[in-house]
Amino acid sequence: MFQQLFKSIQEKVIVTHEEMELCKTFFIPKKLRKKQTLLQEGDICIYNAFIEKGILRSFYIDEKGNEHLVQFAIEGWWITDLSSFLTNSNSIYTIEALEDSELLLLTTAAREALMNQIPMFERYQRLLLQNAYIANQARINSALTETAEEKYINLGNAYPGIVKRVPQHMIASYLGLTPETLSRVRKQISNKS
Amino acid sequence: MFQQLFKSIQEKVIVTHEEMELCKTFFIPKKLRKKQTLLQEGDICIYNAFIEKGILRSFYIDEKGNEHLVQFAIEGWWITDLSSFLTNSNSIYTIEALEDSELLLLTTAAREALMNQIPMFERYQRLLLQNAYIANQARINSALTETAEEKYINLGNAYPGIVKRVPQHMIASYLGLTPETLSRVRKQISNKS
DNA sequence: AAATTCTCTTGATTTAAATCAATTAAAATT
DNA sequence: AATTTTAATTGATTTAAATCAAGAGAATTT
Repeated sequence: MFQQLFKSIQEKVIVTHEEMELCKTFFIPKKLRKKQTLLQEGDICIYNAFIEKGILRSFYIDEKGNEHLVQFAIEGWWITDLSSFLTNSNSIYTIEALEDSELLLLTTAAREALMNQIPMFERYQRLLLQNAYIANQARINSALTETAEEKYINLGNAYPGIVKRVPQHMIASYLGLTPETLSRVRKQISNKS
Repeated sequence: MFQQLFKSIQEKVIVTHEEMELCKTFFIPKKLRKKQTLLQEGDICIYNAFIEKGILRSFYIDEKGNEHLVQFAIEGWWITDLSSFLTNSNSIYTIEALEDSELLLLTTAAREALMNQIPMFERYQRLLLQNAYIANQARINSALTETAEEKYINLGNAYPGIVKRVPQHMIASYLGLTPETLSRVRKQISNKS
């Protein structure tokens, strides 16, 4: 159950065997079936979720009723609504499993306690955030400057696993494109080669 | 010289007077005149800069020669190329002062040492990153889903200080718009009221 | 103060992507 | 297996923003 999490931690910081065992006690294992949700829009996000197995997405519905895909997350990644989680505010996002998934959940309190008891866990969290920050910066640049075709090709290169695993209209939504546009972009690409 | 920095730290974590004094010794004060750069594209970003006074921007030039504004930063904010800073890679960004500015610089080594000697500084850094992550998430949503007019109005509401202080074509670049489009958007808004 | 450079505005035209609409294809449910 | 639902494709049309082009207004520099 904890393989992916331990791997993720050990890639970033050095922790003792005892710390790892202690660490386990803070997490709540949880299985989600496809289409089940971890967080409903309007609720307060009380969990930081690590994905041992499966794939999830977070999304929101705007005033006009359009759905916007905010994040995908697969094995070895974390997912939450950080804003809601940290400030106890009502989330505008829904977090949903796209396949049957196995999660390890960390409540706000458990996360705080873990960071206080194992300083290396705070470092681990900071390093994760640094990487997420860099990835988001790249996504901003992509969203502001690239054409539809460039966005799709670059996403495929950066995260081939996700593009293959997820319905096409969700990829379109993640890139800020309509499903029709993405369909045409894909056709154009395949005609070129 | 350290007023803004101390204010920023004390807003986020609790530190002793001694820790604050120790903290000072890790920073290198630096003044930049308008148009001078802290980082040149192609160089390795060796500083994490805190802004005591002034305003800076980071930007890059794409293959087609177009300039893209990545970030603004004013008093009380940090600026760096995190990717270059953390991985010692060559930066694609240039960081430049838009007004005469006063900075406090932290090298990679000084930052590591500071985090090891004052654990609350690591927490401070993590909290900064959390906020930056949330802000970037909002910027992604804006870039992917909002019209030019919405982008401009929302930026003005979120950061009135920046919109007033900076040339209009830089705001346009930050929002991923051409200067012509922003000019027309502003005209439309003023015609409405 | 004059000259130069930089910044913003306005108009005409083009273009990439969205929208609207219909059909086919695939997946899920009964 | 048949039916229903969901997803993807294709075509016609519209639209928001980009591009091209020129001129006006500010701000720096000499």
